[in-house]
Amino acid sequence: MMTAQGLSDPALLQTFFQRLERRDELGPDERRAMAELFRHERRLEAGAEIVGEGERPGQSTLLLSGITARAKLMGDGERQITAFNVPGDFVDLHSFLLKELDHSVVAITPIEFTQIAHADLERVTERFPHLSRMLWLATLLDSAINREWLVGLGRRSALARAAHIFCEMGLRLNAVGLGSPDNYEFAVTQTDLADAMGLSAVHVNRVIQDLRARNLLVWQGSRVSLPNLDGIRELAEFDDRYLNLMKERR
Amino acid sequence: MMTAQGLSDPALLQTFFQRLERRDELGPDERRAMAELFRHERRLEAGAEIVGEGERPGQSTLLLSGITARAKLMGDGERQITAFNVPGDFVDLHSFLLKELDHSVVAITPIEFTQIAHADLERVTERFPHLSRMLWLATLLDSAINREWLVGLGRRSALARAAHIFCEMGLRLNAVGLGSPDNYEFAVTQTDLADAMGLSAVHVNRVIQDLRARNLLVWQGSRVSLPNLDGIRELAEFDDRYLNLMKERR
DNA sequence: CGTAGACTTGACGGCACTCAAACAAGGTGG
DNA sequence: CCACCTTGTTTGAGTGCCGTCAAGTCTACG
Repeated sequence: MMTAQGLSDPALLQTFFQRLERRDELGPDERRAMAELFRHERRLEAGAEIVGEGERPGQSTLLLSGITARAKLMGDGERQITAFNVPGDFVDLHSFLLKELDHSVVAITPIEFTQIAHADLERVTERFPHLSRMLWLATLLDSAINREWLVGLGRRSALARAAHIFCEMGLRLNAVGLGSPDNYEFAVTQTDLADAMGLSAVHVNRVIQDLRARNLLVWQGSRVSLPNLDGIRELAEFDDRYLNLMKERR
Repeated sequence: MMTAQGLSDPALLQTFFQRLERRDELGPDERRAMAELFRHERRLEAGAEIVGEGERPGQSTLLLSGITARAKLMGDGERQITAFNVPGDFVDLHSFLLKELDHSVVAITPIEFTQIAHADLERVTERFPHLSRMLWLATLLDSAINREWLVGLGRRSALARAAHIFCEMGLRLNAVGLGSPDNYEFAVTQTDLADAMGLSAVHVNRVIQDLRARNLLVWQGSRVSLPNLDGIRELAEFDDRYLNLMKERR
């Protein structure tokens, strides 16, 4: 009986299952097998490091609430964020097979998370081939986003790049039942955004103001809203197909 | 008996198995199961498109020789290359679970390749959990490289970015038995490189000349050699850990 | 020998950077 | 309850990396 070690409330996994089932149905046995393996939820304040670069975690971390980021540090102290994670995302599922993490994962906001041992994940892959493919899929969804960010960094102007991120986060949060595509919680600082967009904080600030002036963005406190969704998507050349929001047999 | 449909020579899969076994041992049964499923090899000339954006391929393509690239096109015709593939790489293994491709794959040089049906891959994942994890791993290796490119585009100067790519390709080719880290075949044009690095072709040319002037790069015809490997690595802040070249139990 | 594609060079312009300072807001302690 | 500090945002001035445009050169190949 896992009452003491497991999650206090299975409903905490809702975003996780929603993320997967948005792409393909899970069987009740698959859901149960997964749910049993998660440990008790834990919390961390904003700025805390969940896993450090070079570590070899023995478990993977599922984000339950808040926002985290994958970050790499340069020699001169500059930082590049390679991904934002939202609730329902595994922040380091790849460490299950990669073993050593090549980047750190930090809490951008206060977060809640739960973990699952790699040994347990291995057992899942031995017994549940379809569930195993769905976990694989979860990492593939991440890399599709990575590719899109690469395009943004390589070929989009700062303005379009910013617009693109706001479009993306709306859809990703909405896909796990948090907010709507044009209105959502996003408690990151402009400095965090700068590290994600490969820009200076100063320039991000100017770009944000430009988006505001064009009536494409309202962003006060931690609430983002996009008053003209078509407009901002056009500016960003945003095409949501890379997010793979269709249900398919996988 | 698969003689007619299968590969003419199993030795063609050497780079593929070498890529995987560099990271973990495969069993003879796993090797055999995989090898049987590949179709007869085919060729394509430089510039040809292997899979197009938006397609839903029913098979995945394994590169046997040559170089390919994953490319996304922007509205104005600009191109961003998000990855180079070398022999032994699956160029679109992710389409097995993602179903629809969000980018195209093009031959940069003349290539040979072979394919495996998604239905066969699914059977592999049902019967061979460890092999299945190794295929998953193959896609994770790709995304680790993606993350490193993101860092390059976001935070590295054009010079360091170029240096980094030359370091990376040497190690990747060497890892599948082609060339050495400081001397290898790399038949891409400066325009291709520009699309990969998010720069203009003109500026790439200037950066290449800069590397030459510093005695860090010799690149004539299709042969790259790096006369001062330590020097170019230092300039690039190159750390090979992201390539996951260690053998581990996975 | 002519042509196409790749590479190279120069002039000029702009997007985004750095440096520096001011402003806003929330939290803390005296 | 207010002074003070910290963190985040905003603004301005000056700079530089890299882009564009436009030629010109080199090489492979038919």
